[in-house]
Amino acid sequence: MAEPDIDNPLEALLGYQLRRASAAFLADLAHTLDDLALRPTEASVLLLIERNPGITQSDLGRTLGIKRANMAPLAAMLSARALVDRTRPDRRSQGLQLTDAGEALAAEIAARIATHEARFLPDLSIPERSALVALLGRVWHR
Amino acid sequence: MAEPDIDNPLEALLGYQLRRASAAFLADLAHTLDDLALRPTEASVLLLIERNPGITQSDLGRTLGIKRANMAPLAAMLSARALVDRTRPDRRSQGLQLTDAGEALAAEIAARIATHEARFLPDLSIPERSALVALLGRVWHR
DNA sequence: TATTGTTATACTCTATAACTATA
DNA sequence: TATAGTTATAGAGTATAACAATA
Repeated sequence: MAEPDIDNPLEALLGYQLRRASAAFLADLAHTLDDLALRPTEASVLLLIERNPGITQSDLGRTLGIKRANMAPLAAMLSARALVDRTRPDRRSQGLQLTDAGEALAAEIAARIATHEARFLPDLSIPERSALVALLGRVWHR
Repeated sequence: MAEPDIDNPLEALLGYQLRRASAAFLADLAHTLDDLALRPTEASVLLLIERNPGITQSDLGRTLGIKRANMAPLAAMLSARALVDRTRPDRRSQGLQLTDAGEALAAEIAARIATHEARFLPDLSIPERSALVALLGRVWHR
């Protein structure tokens, strides 16, 4: 009763499939991080700082596709929650690194993301999965 | 100067690649539809109505993953712009179909989406592209 | 002059809850 | 009882513009 014979012409479009797949991933990730009081964007920022201690907010934003203006309140909140410390390599820049609490949280995030990813992977071999990831990367790097 | 040696551990994640690729597609599509005063969501609704005249708002929403509550103002606006007509198969349902102006706009949308998609496709053969679309469909259909 | 960080603001899309009218 | 449509509201993410401080 919920699904009559509906013809969806969007199903053949790459953009549509990307959007639906991305939305499904994001919703599942948000649920996965729910009890950590972290949103997907915040989690991604923590993982990037972990691998690049001292990174500035601007470089962080450029790497993840987040504008400076949106990065500012995000970094301020992670700092207020004592997950990141701020140093000043410059007198105009903010170098970010994880606190001990931030490190612990980043480890937990990484573990949860691993199972989250596995939950969504179709029956793909490792090389097939790598090929898919590389292919998607080529789609938007330009 | 904008890209030092930053290590991005997210690049190996399918969810991250999906999100970036999807965002790039969506932004390009929004720009493509800009002068038609249509947002991507509205354009997708028009294309679905075109292929399924008389479809109800609820079925539309179920097919595209848009909640009834968000579908209502969307349909009301398309109706106010005289792009869709509403009939009543039921006394509680709204059957939607395109007006002549809606049909003309749908044709223009379809043409623009075709070039928009082509702009983003990496060097893939037709079967490779189909395989990618099918694979993404399997990711979120569950 | 260009860049960093910041604030304010608006837009798009999504989510929930509550309500009515009808099946 | 369940479903269709509606309204109100909130949240997350993103966008632009403008500003002060610094390089």
